Amino acid sequence: MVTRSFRTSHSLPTISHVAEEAKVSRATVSRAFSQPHLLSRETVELVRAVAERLGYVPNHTARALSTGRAGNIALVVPDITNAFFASLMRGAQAKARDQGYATFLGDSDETPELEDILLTRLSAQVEGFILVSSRLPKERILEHAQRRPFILVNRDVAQLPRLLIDTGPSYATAVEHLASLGHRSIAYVAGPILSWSNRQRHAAVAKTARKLGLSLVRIATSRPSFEAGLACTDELLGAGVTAALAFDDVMAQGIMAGLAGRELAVPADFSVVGCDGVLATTTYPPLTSVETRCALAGERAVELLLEGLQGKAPRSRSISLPTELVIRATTAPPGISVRPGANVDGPTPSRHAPMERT
Amino acid sequence: MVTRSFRTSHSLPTISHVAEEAKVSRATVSRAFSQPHLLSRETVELVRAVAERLGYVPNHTARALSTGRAGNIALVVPDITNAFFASLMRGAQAKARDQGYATFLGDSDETPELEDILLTRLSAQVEGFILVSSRLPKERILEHAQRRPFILVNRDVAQLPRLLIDTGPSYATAVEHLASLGHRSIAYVAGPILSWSNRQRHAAVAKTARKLGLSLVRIATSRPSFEAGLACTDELLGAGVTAALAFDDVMAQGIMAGLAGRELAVPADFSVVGCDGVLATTTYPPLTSVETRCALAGERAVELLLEGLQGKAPRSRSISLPTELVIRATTAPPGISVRPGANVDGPTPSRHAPMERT
DNA sequence: TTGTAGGCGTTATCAA
DNA sequence: TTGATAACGCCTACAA
Repeated sequence: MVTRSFRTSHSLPTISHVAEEAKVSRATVSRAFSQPHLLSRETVELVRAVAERLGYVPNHTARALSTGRAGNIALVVPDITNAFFASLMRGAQAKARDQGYATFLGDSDETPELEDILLTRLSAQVEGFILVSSRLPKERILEHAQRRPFILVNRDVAQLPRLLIDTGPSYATAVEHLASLGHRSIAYVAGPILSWSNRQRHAAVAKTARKLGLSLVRIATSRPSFEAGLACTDELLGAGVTAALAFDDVMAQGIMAGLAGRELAVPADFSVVGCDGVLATTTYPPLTSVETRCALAGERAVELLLEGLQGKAPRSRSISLPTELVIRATTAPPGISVRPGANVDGPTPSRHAPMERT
Repeated sequence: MVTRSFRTSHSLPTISHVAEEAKVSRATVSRAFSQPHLLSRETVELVRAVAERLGYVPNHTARALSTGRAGNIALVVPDITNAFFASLMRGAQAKARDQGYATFLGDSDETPELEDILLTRLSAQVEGFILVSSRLPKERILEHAQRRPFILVNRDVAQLPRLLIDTGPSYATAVEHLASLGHRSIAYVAGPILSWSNRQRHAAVAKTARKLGLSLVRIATSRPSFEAGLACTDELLGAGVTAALAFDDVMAQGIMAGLAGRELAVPADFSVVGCDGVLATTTYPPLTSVETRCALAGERAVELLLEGLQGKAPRSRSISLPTELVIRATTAPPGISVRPGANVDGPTPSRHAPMERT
């Protein structure tokens, strides 16, 4: 036998085979599956029996081409491995499946270029897009949105329906929380510059810090990753602050690891706040974090998209999802004052300093 | 203006539009994209320029109907939010995209039922499947595999091509490592009972423990999650062991949190070993773990699938991916002996005991 | 209630 | 090198 790849391709039975065998027209076979109420009970049963015997299943691709409805949606995110996006995708995919839709997955690797390729490539097979934390310029998003319905998540383009996870107020609360603990000098460890969420969070922190008379340092990073959080620890300590608000939980975790590696205890020596709530309970000590219910956001986004697809009620163009600061165990009054330049000579993970709580 | 759902004006330009605009036939436009070498350089450039201007992209659904090739694959995993699967998906999706394939995403939520639904639903629009850590019975997998090509990951069904991440030897090494440190009584914290990986790991641990004369306790859990790891801490401590090999990093992290909450230091009081290497560097202290290069596994799986699809060389039916035990900072000689029943009265996360190394 | 005929967007075959 | 034309499998007016 010649090895011919495993495409043991047997041509599947088509609507014509069934029609011939059942001695009805192809239209009747079609109706027996898509509009059975238009047919007599007997005909439906006959056709289905024949189809069953022949092993016929309606061809989804052909149906999609004919009706224009693919029964698919696409979910495009900057990074699947980020727990926030993973949770969101999980919620979205489950909801879509419940509604009979299949979901394409797109990981843009945080780059606008790949995002653009994915959006283009997928547009013909998909009824609509859920575009999460897009790094694309507004104009380009609008161009894509001209081709297919879009729901934006965490990106604020006035012309398009969007779901905005409103972390601003919670970041403001977090700053107030730190201030009330006695912190006077804090840092915001920034996320991607192209991220709407990052701008919102930074703005909220800056405004509140100003209001309360706190000094604020902004620390730039390459990418919202554990490594980036870890890598900015020196800069953080050098800045002479006593607390950091990170762009997200992943970075917060990196910062905590960096601090631990420098024998600094959290929260006794340094306070840390994260965002998303995806990792918050898995760190030790548990992370004080802005909770976002990201899985729910994924579900809501799918609901919005499918409602629009089915031409339901006029949906609101911008939906805001509230968040909440959950205070766990990484924030406390500034303890040992961190002197600029101290303890910044690299990781020494041999010993974990004891940490006190309140 | 009446709000009529946003389906309005979302019709994409077709091959005919481009043909008309470029004053060539539709066949020529088609060739400009699929068989450019059959056309003159000028024609190709002209057509592509016009297409670009009009925003034309070949419709994959129509192409699929005509050629029988959908240009899509599906990736089905038990849990997107598990970092191991997320990394694997990331690698797979990127590779598929590079090869011009789009990827459907399926999350089975660790249940055979949902897995079955996804496989059925997706089969019509997909050229092949990558099924990761399937929880489905062998017979059912084979039925699905009759319709479409399958690549199995971490599931050993003799009739199907499969990619097996070979963690057995590394788990054996891990047990030897613990034994050499002086541990005499260890635990294996198990993963899903339907998981091939779990069986492989448990078998390797059991065999090696027996060989070295170590006493081994197997601890069952509900699901490979942080919470499950956390929840089994009491049982772990009650078992009187001095070290635990967890099914994966996520559970190991849960165990570490549980230990920390009971004022036990890792590795001074208790040693922990994980698996996957996805979280290993993000814990504190860094986790000793069996590294799996999961992103690479995703890429390899896609390569295998696409090779089969294109009828290339007869691929080997079973490919084994080696792993490696990476010793970091969570394993040390058994320090304070853990007395059964001690320190098991719930979390008291107020203080993190200092930990020693070596 | 059922059949006829045309179309969905592409590719493949055969000519030119 | 390019152009007609016929599939691909299904859906859906329109007719009967």
